[in-house]
Amino acid sequence: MDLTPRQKQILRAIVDIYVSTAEPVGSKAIAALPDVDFSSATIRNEMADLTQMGLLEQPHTSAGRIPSPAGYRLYIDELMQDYRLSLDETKSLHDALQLKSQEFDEMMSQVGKLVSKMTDLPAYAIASRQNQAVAKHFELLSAGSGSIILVLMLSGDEVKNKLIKLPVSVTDDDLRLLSAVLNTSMTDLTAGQISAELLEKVTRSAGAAAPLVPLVTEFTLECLRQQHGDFHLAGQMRLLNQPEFRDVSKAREVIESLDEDVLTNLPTVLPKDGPVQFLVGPENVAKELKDSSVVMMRFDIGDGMQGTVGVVGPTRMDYAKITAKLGYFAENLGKMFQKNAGAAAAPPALPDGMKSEK
Amino acid sequence: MDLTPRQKQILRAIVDIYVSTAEPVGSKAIAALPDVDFSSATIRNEMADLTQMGLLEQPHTSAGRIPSPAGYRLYIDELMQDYRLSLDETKSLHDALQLKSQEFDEMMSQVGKLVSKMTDLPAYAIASRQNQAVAKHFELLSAGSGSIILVLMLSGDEVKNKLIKLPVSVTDDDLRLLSAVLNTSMTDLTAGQISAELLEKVTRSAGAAAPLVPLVTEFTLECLRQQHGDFHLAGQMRLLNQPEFRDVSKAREVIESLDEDVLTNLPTVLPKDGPVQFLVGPENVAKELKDSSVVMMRFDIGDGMQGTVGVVGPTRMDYAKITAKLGYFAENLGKMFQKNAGAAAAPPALPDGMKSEK
DNA sequence: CTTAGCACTCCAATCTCCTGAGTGCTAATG
DNA sequence: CATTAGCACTCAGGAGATTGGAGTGCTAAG
Repeated sequence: MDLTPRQKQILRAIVDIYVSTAEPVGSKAIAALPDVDFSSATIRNEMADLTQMGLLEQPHTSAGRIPSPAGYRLYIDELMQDYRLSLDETKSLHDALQLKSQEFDEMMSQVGKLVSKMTDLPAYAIASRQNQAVAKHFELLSAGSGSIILVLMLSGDEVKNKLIKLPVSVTDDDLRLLSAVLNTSMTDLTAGQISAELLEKVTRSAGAAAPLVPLVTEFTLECLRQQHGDFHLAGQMRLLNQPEFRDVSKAREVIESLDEDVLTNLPTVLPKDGPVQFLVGPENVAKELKDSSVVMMRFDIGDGMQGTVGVVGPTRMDYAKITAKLGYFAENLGKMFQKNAGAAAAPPALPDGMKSEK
Repeated sequence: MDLTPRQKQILRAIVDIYVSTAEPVGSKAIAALPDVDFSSATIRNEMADLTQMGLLEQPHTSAGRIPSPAGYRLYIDELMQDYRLSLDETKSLHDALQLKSQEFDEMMSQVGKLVSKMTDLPAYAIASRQNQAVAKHFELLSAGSGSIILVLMLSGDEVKNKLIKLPVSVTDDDLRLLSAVLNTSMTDLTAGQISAELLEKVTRSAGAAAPLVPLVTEFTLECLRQQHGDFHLAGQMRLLNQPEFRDVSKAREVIESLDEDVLTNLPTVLPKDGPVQFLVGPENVAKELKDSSVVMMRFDIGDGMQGTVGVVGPTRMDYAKITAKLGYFAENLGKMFQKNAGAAAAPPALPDGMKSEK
């Protein structure tokens, strides 16, 4: 079912116009385009064919045509023309990209808000580890009054800490022993490699500090297993700007489905052949999103971390423009994170341990 | 302008009915109530008086009455009857209150979501320090490859950490010196008490580690100044369940105004005479909220921290029920936080080699 | 003071009508 | 034989017009 060049031209025109007007596109509107030199009647014939092929739909007999999901897909894969960001747009993207925070999660959250703002659609951002995390170093600090602080350094310059109230009283020597045991036995192992036997062995070697072991190891395992960083969702209500969601109940359905479960489980399904990827309408697994599209983008953060940013909107979205904008982010976000993370030489931008916890 | 008992009864009835139906209340509806034994004509007269006094409003001549903001205020202050939570409600509140996480911010976020879910309205949660924070202890750990980790223990059992890439190479001895200097000079001081002179003195005493000082102190000050924990907002879209926001543009206006700035600045205006407090319609400072009400509740977290949870909705909300539910949270959240914070002491780990549950 | 009764008001729901955009088909054209 | 002009037909959506009913305010009687 290959399309003739003219059919492609028409399909592309219909998507382009529909995306910007949100109104079904009629044959006349296309005939009026500058580079179209065939009549509206011809276009009507072609549109009938395209409808036949399932690439277009007709809301009702006397209305124009709108692209079907298959039409969008074809458009994205073959027809879409690169959108060149204007100078203004590039500038505003550039300016916005000056992330303020140096805290990692905070930065991801800002990225989500940013993308949402720049696309005027809901957006999400999430960081995930590319590799299994391992512990690099354990440190036990006494914090007075029967409690200690466990500082856990992970691969990829992550640092976690936890305040532990002591179940039994232990001496400084006990702590030193435990610390040594942990650092010899538990480092450089992934969560999967830490066996019950190993834990038992550690407990046996820990002497008087043995009661502490489960507290420490449980927290450690929790940290190692945590594959994803916090999930950040921003600008849900921007969906209301879209005419297809003028009906509140539809908007609610979609907005409510935008949670961590749905969105983190989406990406993995995809082939990986570019920084920007698309899920159009029914291609989405979640049925609440069957009339919506997701455009997502991955970028490299360094330190074995990978970021994912996505945008959710009606199937009728400006794929070309969004692709261009996400592409810009894809190129520059990595640098941004590196810069903030490695900037010890430049005073204001301090390096960063990951989370601070209480 | 004291009301007669009958007027009070009528006003209360109007609020109660309007809250549940969202329709203007007519004289007949009130006359039909079981404990009303005067006629609709009488009620009409009284309603005319109440309207005169500014406690009721009339959307148009031939419609029933709805409470004015002043009417709501009077209702809240004097007329509202305690709503007794049903057994089912209590149970579901109780069940929901089993916070999973032991991470502090995570818990606050859960509380926000919880309150939002239980009231079917947008909710926010935020923790703030009751007292100025001070540093209790500094610890510098070398993290290999030209970087160190600063572990900062604050008052109230807070612990923060930060990975610092070294701008110059320093020896272990240098670090020990710096650590000692910090622990003698910079502990037990609020952000305000840390003067430029003090910082200079510390730098001078730090020897070879001097270039590190600004990195450390800047982070420290940042931590000390931070008065509020993260701001958590949940369930914005629940606003769309309310009939007054069936019009998307109104909903957008309100939802968009629900940000940290607006909501953290709200509470401070209030008198403090109970755990649950109200801001009705125009009592809100922000003009976007002039047709909305905020109900908020503070609770004690311990460790010198205080939590605030609030709910945002149309002025027509079920103040009595929300008050009851927030009241329940107010009573029990404190305990909840204590329990989780001290969890290390209690359940999973028992002294004798008892294997902890997984 | 209370209430029955009545005239009056006005929203909102329903219906009808009409317009205009858009289609599909046919027949003419190069 | 692809293209196009022309035409009859369809249909969504907006503008009035109509109506029903809920609710009020006032008056006069109990």
